[in-house]
Amino acid sequence: MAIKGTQTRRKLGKKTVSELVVVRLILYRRILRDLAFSGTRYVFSHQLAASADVTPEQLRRDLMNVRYEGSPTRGYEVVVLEERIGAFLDPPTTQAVALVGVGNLGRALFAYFLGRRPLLQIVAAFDIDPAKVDRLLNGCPSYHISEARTVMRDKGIYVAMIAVPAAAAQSVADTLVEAGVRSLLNFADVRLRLPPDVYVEHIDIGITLEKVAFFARRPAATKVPGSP
Amino acid sequence: MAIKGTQTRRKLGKKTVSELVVVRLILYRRILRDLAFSGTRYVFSHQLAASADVTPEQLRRDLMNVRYEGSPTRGYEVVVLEERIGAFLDPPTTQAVALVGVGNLGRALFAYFLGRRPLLQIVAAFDIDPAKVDRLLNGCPSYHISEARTVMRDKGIYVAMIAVPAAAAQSVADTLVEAGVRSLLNFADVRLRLPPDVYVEHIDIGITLEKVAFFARRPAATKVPGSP
DNA sequence: ACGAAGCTGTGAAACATGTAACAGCGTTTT
DNA sequence: AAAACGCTGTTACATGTTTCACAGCTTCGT
Ligand SMILES: NC(=O)c1ccc[n+]([C@@H]2O[C@H](COP(=O)([O-])OP(=O)(O)OC[C@H]3O[C@@H](n4cnc5c(N)ncnc54)[C@H](O)[C@@H]3O)[C@@H](O)[C@H]2O)c1
Ligand SMILES: NC(=O)c1ccc[n+]([C@@H]2O[C@H](COP(=O)([O-])OP(=O)(O)OC[C@H]3O[C@@H](n4cnc5c(N)ncnc54)[C@H](O)[C@@H]3O)[C@@H](O)[C@H]2O)c1
Repeated sequence: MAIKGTQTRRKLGKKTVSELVVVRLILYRRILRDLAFSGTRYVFSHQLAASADVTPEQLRRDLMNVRYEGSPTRGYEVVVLEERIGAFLDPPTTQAVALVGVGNLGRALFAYFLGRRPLLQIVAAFDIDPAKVDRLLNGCPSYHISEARTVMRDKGIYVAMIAVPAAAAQSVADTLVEAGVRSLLNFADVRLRLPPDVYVEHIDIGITLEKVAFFARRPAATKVPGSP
Repeated sequence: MAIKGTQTRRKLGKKTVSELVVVRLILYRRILRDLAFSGTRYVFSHQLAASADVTPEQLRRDLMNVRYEGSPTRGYEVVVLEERIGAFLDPPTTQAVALVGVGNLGRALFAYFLGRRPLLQIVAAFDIDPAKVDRLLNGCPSYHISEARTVMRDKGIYVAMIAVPAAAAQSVADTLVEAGVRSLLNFADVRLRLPPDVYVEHIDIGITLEKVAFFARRPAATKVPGSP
């Protein structure tokens, strides 16, 4: 329940699905979208697995969570599988997302999430800086953080991203949770402490870069395939 | 070898360390820095563990990788432990990092990595847009991507971050690897396919937000402590 | 029509990771 | 001075995740 080795699961029907499976399903779906777009009709597990950088066995196992069976001869029908994964992953309706902190990172995130993901839209921004509040950013209204409760309630927002300075992150998170947010994506480099029924994901770019740098100096740590 | 459930390890002396351990050590060190800064001299495993949102057992176990033993009565001496983790994690010398793609995200990353991490510095930026090339960004020179090989060699760069559009990411990655980069942090939403001796970490914000949204709608999936 | 080929789905084994339990040891208490 | 305490390091156990291995289809070639 910490840094995401083993963690939250969500019950679905009878079974329970781990975060890792969810992430991979999301990835598969994205690849399927691209395939569909490029006109591919059928795909085999080993092809899809290669694109996702996963073994075919794992892909097939992950797909067991979805109600769809491929044909041994044709493989999976791209659009059908995509649709099936969607049925598993997608919300019944569009989900509204809030973004808190309209600084360097916040603005980049705005730009990024603009057109895509019709089911997941940033519908409100928050900041504390008077200069950034009560305007329209890419067509999305920005509010002072003190209005969180009202806005969340009015717009039915349960998901938020936090992109404020580390020092402010915990207090912002508390405010958001009080305002009804149930699930958070935090970019500030502090570990948030929140009630256990709130889902929190940390994207800690600083730590990740340190990690990448660390593994850059390894004496070739990857598996060597047997040669005989 | 895939989405980071089970993965790369780095040999160190006799033992081998998993990515998850490395990430947690980095986190512990950051917390120790803050503690040292605030004047704390000693810390117990349960305190440090709480800040890192980890169990004390796990913390102690992680620390087994570092050559330092705490006192049962005082706990760990903050500055010593910090130093010891540093000895484990840090490069012998400052590590140079390149940033490829100076768009919305690239600029935000620049701002973020400016003052911090003296051991890890962005010393070169690359782009393909003539308007963004051959200038100074926050005191850091930017080059056309075609100069990658020369610049990497001259500056001894082995670590790079990729923040270019998805369509360009694979080709940029190939170029970088050819130019000598050994370890990559990729923000574009494509899974890079690279030789196995290159370390690649993906930060896929789109997928992560989808995941967070998914778990926002769970019927309270967290563990319930026994009640009798 | 039959066998070979090549894929899927899945039970069972192997592996990695996290959790619990405990032995040892300074410090404080009585 | 001895016993009790509370914390550390480590070993043993439990859980979660991936890999292996194989049975069952469906087509294709002969
Ligand atoms: N910029 C990056 O690439 C990057 C990378 C990794 C992590 N981060 C983290 O993301 C966070 C934001 O980074 P940034 O570069 O955008 O910083 P920034 O200073 O550019 O922006 C921070 C924004 O948050 C607002 N803010 C401050 N206190 C607030 C509060 N209490 N409530 C609401 N809004 C508040 C500020 O007004 C500002 O607009 C930081 O924690 C940083 O560590 C940023
Ligand atoms: N902006 C975000 O918050 C965000 C979030 C998640 C992921 N991403 C991903 O990060 C990447 C960059 O996002 P962005 O918003 O900064 O995009 P952007 O369009 O603002 O910037 C992309 C930059 O890359 C440069 N570029 C294009 N092709 C190149 C090449 N072959 N070599 C070198 N440079 C090249 C462009 O000139 C531009 O400066 C995208 O893949 C995006 O999906 C961005």
